[in-house]
Amino acid sequence: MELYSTLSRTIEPLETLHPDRVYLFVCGPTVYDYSHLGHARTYVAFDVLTKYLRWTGKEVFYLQNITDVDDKIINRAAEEGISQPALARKFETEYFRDMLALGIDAVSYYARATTHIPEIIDQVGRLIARGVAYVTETGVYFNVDSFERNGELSGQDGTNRVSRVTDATKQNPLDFSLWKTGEYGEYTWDSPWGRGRPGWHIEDTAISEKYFGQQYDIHGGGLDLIFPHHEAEIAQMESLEGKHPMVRYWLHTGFLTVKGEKMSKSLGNFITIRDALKTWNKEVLRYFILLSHYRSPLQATDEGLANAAKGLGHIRAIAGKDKGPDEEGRKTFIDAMEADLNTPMALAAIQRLAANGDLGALKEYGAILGINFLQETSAPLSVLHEIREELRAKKQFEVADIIREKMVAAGITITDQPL
RNA sequence: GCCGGUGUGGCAGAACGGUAAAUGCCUUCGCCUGCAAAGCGAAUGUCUGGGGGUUCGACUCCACCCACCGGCGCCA
Repeated sequence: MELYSTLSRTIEPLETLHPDRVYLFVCGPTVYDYSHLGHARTYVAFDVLTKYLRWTGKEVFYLQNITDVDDKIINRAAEEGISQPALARKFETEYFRDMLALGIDAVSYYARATTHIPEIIDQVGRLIARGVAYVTETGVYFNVDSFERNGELSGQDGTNRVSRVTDATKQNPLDFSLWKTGEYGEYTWDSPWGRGRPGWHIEDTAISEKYFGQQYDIHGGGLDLIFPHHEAEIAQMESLEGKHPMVRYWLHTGFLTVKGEKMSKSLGNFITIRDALKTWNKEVLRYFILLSHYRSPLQATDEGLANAAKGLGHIRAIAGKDKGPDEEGRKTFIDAMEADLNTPMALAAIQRLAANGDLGALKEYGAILGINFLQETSAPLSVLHEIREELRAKKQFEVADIIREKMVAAGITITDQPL
């Protein structure tokens, strides 16, 4: 398989550190609010990547962190008058619920920041011992000047920037926080540098080091994390013992946009996953997301979702009886997936497989994409269909048409047989 | 300002430098149908943001320009 890595800005063949095993880390959510379709886009992409790799026989350890200690959580908990842990647990649960509702179930292990405080403190301590981090009255900071490869991921070397996070005790305004001393409510811990809480970037490297070691295969996340978050992760991890590269494949998903703008909480143009699921089922949402390449921007519109729903319905409608394997169609699908997870092309192959009646492939590949391409029938619906057919046979069209109207309104596809 | 990304038919969105630029939706016509829908068949439609370069040949490579989007130290 080939993947585009932000680090090299090229498509490279996937060569893992251990043959047949893939260590994948994806930045998880900050659990202070409901997740929206932008998050869905990213997590569907990595869900499919993982399922595909597993389908090819790889053993994938997919690790995802849960950021449950953060300014937003502190502020939101204060606003709502509940404890930080209570808020974090609530939205963590909601996150899992949304993910499962979207059929995202490939993650091997979720790791909370707050349950890895010892690992975080240990890593910060080692960075200080290394001489790349220093202690001030306000906390512990990473000295970006100590890291010669600073900026290699984002192409930004820092010379033209000014940090928005001002702290008089920092040696360089661009130095970032590893530990913030102070009292932050429930989420405050003792450390060799005083009571406080972790900085943002350190949880990921502490967690990934614990489960993967200092080097692993793939790190994923949204495009917006490249700088500064992933840049900081590289600096932290590679400064521990100088192992380079921390990860070879940096995968970043493109933004879901609304009227050309990034969907985000701050712009207020977001649609939560659960709201979207009120109108569209999970398979339509997945189909819609996979209809574009994971690195491309994707426009979220009702029209686009409606098209996806129709397209998926079309596949299901034409996939009639099994006509055996369509080798060419299968090859097209696999080639597409191999080529940097080209799901739009893979779905074109699915169209073809459906048209050619390769139901085996539809079922198998549908499991990878998390979409059932075969027509679903349930007992109640079958009964309803039978009743309608009987009415039509007796030429009682008025009643039959009322049933049809109601079914269509409920989003149920009906297919009449000629009388 | 610096860095990064995107720009393909009405819409969404693909294309190892090489036959007619996938696929789906939409539109039109025909078949089918109790009437529709679905399905089937057919048709219209882009010469790929712009003007250059490299090449026998470029959506695809190079430089530049334009437009839009994003990041710039706690956004997936």
